[in-house]
Amino acid sequence: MEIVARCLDRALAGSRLQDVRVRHSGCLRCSDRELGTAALGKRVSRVRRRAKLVLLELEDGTLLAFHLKMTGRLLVTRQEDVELDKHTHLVFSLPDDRVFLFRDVRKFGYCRLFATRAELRAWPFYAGLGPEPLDLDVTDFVGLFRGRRGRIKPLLLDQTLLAGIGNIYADESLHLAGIHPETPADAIGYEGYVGLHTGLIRVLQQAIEAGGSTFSDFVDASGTSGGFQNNFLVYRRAGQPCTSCGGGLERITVTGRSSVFCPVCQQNPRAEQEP
DNA sequence: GGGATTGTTTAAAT
DNA sequence: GATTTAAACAATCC
Repeated sequence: MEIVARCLDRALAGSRLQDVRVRHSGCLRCSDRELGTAALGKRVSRVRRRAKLVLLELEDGTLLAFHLKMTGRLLVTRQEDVELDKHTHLVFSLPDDRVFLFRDVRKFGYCRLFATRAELRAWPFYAGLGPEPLDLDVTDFVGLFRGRRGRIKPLLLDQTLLAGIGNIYADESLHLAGIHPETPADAIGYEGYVGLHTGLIRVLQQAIEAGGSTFSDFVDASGTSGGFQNNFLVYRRAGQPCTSCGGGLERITVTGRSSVFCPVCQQNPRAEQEP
């Protein structure tokens, strides 16, 4: 999402939204008319990211919040290059014969409209988001997990605790830190959290430098794939050798989420207690 | 046609 | 009430 937002900011900042075609209103959390009235004729002042949301800020303070979920894409392209398939749900016309598209094969994604920043902040989901991982120092990071008894993997994915971490970066950071995904949060010592904090920041920064992670759908606003999938240590690598020890990576399900880890490098303290 | 896919919400359990 | 876990949901692909 960071890559999408940066790329969109370059492409859209200063451009006026001239027209919009709503081809699938189900992706809107407002009426077609409301979107048109609120957005058309206004310039995009900037595009930024918060958690996994891409936020389009218009010149008068109006905001469009996009959640892309699994397969959503936001693209800016030339009018003549547009192929209007059945998955293209929103089409904004821009100056210079360009268009801004929202496309989503599985229709899990959505676009939500806010008149002001205060209205955005009043949205329960937004209000409940935890801090951005890259903004936290080690002390604050450790503090998040103090007194928690749940397993570490679902806690990492909990957007109200820590914002913006998905399945990829949860698994990758746990591997870098040598922590089993089912380890209870209160069984991880201070050094463990230092390693997890370091690993998480490293994996996020490297993924951003590589232009994001593409294994099926992800592309940035210009349609370019990411490169970080070539650096995956565990994600989607079940059965393949661990890059550290050479052993086979295993896949388990933790609270309904697929989790890949190395049983040698990431041992579960709970399992060790068995006789 | 069942299972996998993901992020989030809701409900139930502790 | 807070925390944790399970289940449900969205739609599509293989």
